[in-house]
Amino acid sequence: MATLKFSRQRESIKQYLASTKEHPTADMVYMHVKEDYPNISLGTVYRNLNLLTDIGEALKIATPDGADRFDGCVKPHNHFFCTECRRVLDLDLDMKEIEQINKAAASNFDGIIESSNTIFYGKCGDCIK
Amino acid sequence: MATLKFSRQRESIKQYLASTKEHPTADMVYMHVKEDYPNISLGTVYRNLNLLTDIGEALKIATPDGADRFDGCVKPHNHFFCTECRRVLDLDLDMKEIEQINKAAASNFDGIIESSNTIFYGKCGDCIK
DNA sequence: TTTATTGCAAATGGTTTGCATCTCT
DNA sequence: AGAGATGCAAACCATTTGCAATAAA
Repeated sequence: MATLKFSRQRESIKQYLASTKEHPTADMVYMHVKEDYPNISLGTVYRNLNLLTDIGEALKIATPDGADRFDGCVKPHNHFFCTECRRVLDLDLDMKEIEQINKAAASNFDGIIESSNTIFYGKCGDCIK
Repeated sequence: MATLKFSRQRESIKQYLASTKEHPTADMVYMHVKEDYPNISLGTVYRNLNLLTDIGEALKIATPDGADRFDGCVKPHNHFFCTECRRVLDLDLDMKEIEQINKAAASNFDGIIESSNTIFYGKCGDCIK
């Protein structure tokens, strides 16, 4: 199997993901990394985002808006999607709360809910007015 | 504004959505309705699914698989996505449990979580082996 | 030198849209 | 007749992929 080789582009992508909490789309990552590597292509960004996701160094988040969002923080946590401003926000709960939620959700359900990655929907503080 | 007008195709789509619990994709709806209306087009299916979603007679569910899933059951409930078999399942909780989950999720979060539509991830009973 | 990674462009898959025609009301 | 709905095809957008060139080991 592929032995990972260093790449400046991938490094830049990782660094950007680690520096932001805005859960950017692949295109946003592309735009940003382009500032340092003007020749980088969207394909490379996608390839690296998928690679990072596969090896567990990034999270891919599906939203109703079509474009996936990426998260460089892989510590277990859940997400919130604001149906008004379309932002993805982190829900910062401790493991006890996460487990409590999962237990309640799985009552009379035959299956295993992952420790995190749950996506809640609603309106964020900024959008409630 | 548009005054809704009857259409056999839309009726057939609604009926199919009401009859299934498998959260079909637009294409699956298309294939099915095609049996009764061989001339129906994918565009018409999409237009109607979006219309039904807009007027609150159907639910659109985003998944990591790209294609959206649709649900004819609009009573408040949450969903579960099996990361192995890729199915969307219903989580049948009563309002008390749903509210309890939302309350726990919203602790130290500034915003309002919708009563339902939360998507959990994990492995379903069939896939745990 | 070997193999992973890149840039580019073409291809894919899901969904939307313009338009002429048809169908409800 | 008038407004909405349809079928078809073209357009769109996000993402993937093939390939020759490049860079890391």
